Amino acid sequence: MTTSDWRSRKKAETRRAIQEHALRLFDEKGYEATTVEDIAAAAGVSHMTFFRYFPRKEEVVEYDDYDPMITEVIAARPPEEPPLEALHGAIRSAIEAILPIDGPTILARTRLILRTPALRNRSWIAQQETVVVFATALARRSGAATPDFATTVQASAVLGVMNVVLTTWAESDDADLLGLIDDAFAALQQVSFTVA
Amino acid sequence: MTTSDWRSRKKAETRRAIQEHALRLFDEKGYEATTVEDIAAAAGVSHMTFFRYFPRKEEVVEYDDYDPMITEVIAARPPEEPPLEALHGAIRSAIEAILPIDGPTILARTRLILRTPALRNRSWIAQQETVVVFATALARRSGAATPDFATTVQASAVLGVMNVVLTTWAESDDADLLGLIDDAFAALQQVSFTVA
Amino acid sequence: MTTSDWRSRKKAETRRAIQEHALRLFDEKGYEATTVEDIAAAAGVSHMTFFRYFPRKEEVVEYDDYDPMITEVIAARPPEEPPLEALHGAIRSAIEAILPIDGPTILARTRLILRTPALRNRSWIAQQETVVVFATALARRSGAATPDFATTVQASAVLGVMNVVLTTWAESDDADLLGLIDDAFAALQQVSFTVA
Amino acid sequence: MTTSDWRSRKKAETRRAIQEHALRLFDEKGYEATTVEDIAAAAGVSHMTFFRYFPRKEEVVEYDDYDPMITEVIAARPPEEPPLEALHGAIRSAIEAILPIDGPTILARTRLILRTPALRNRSWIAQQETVVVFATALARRSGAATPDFATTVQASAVLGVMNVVLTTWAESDDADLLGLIDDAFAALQQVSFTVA
DNA sequence: ACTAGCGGGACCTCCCGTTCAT
DNA sequence: ATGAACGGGAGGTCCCGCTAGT
Repeated sequence: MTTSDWRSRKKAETRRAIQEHALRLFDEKGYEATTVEDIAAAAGVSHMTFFRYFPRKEEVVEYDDYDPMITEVIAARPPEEPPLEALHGAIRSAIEAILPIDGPTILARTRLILRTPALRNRSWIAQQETVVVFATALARRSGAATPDFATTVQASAVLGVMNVVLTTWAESDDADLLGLIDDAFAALQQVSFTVA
Repeated sequence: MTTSDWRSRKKAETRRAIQEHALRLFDEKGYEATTVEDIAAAAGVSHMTFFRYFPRKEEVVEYDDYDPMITEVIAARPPEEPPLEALHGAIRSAIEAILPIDGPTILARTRLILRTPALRNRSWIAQQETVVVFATALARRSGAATPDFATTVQASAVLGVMNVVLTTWAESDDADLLGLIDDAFAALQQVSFTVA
Repeated sequence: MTTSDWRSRKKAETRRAIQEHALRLFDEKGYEATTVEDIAAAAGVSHMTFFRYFPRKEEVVEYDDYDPMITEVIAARPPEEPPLEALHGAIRSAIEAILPIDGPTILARTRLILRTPALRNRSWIAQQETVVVFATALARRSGAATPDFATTVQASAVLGVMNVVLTTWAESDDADLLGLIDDAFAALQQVSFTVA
Repeated sequence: MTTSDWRSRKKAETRRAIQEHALRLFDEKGYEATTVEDIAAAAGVSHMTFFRYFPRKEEVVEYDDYDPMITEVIAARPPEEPPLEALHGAIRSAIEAILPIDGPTILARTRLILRTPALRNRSWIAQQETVVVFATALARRSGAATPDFATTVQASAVLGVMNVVLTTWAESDDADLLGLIDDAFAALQQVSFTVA
């Protein structure tokens, strides 16, 4: 039991160390100019260990472990809430919880992704995976095991919204992320009514 | 002048030949498994020539530029329509116009892109560009020169929706694209109200 | 003693489990595409344990040792038979005895070996060893303790013949192995006379 | 025309240089202990060039270009000769022609292969290819386009014989290769008659 | 303008061994 | 005795650019 704990803590630390050094180096020298060997050396491990944790170089940027949390938070929303409100609320609480700790990291990462063509690829994939996560969580809330077309459409729309939110946030110097989220969801709500 | 003509015709042909062989090979063996050398050999040129026409391997997969057309169609929607309806209508008409001619090509290409990680990169870029196009068109409709945050959010949400539509269409065997579009926009409209 | 028994039974089981999973995976994905890690995982052990049982990856593919039996059968042939006839008869009886029981296994394994470059290595070694076995048996039949050059040449030629026989058999769908053997030995006999 | 000549001569030289350095290094430090990088450096090329010429490290040992020659020599044998005699004569002339020039290289190579497990693998493959070459040449001699079962059997038997010849030659200090060939073919001829 | 050949340098994988903990 | 994590180090492949020839 303690073994497990100890081991997984150690692993999480190694993973984190690699990721941190990677992001720092990417920031300093650029993504393409930073080799896996550089990162491994900086993190004090071998390239083998790097690839054990991140099978492809790009994954070191993309990786986070927010999915289970967000799933939980969405599932916890009252079932009578309409999907938009549920997702809004869930994203809001999740970000609120994450921001104080991981805020700078996320900001740096978002900027890096926006700056680096090779990473936007994976970003898209990650986004598609998040669509599934969101849609599944929504489906669960209403008792279904797997998401249907409508649910997936809604989840994808919200991800589209969040895209703009994060991009805007990353490109500005001191925007208020929570405020942007609220504004964005308001804009989405208005899409069927007022003339933009 | 005639020389010039002859030259540029020759060039266009080479370009086309390379591109055709490339797409065929991507389709047969997958994008990553197809080397630049393979393509060049198939097209009967050296890899150098390949690079002359397409500076990077990814660029051989081109994305048809329907943007100007879409812009026009969006701008042509009656100004009192809410944005969602305008985009829905515009996309609908555009697709209706394109489908009979380019349908199979688009289907094939969409499938290839979905299957091929490396291509989704550019797809993402294209998508971000399309967000700007949509947002700008929406802004114009209401007299603004450049899109604001809310407009961009809405455009991005709609692109998210279209993502799901195209994916579903490409993955199914004989789905009705226009029907999917209508369903998807209906689902988006419902996002603020009903429980999924 | 009982402890010892239990231990060795356990060990034999582990060994068997590793070997079975290895062969299954080789068959499914090919030898090179199957990593030691894959096999170990499938057998529910670590790769360390794998290496404890099979010091090198190749050794997991074992070649059943029919050698003593063949030796006996060759020795049992009447001494006045010329070598070719003796080997033919011996191989024939041996195969006849083995086929009903091990036939499918041998067929599967032969196909695997033919399909799998890395395995042909050991196949070759086995073959060289079999040459020695054949040659020694032939030598014994004529009273010599060790084979001479001529005997070795003859044994090797016969093995070359058997190579083609097994290959042809493994590549066909329902060839008659005994018939192929007879045909092959007939062809060898004709080599000095008729024009192919 | 001269271009072609010049280029292919250059290529042949590079290939030869790589192969020579490889064999020398293998001899000095052993096959496994010699890296591709070592060889490339010794030959004054990059590892890329090495792999362009020899897709796998092992192939640098195996490669020779005797096949076309041997094909020709076999085809040139009088058609009324029985296959064994034809192959015997052809191999004899071929070796006679090659020996004074490439003798030491072949000897070194054969010894290396016998000494090095990883190489015996490829050797088997090469042998199977040579079987096809021999069989095809035999078939041509009698007017057939592709070899049949009997022809293949005969070719494979002869290769089995040559195996023993080369092994014996390589393991002895000063054996007479041509004499061994004659003895071996005599032994093969006797296989159906006398008691070994 | 086009080609053949070659190289730099990175990515990623694998084998097999080691170390430390159980 | 067994397992998890890690590393050394090589193999093999690719992209893309450069040079020298035609």
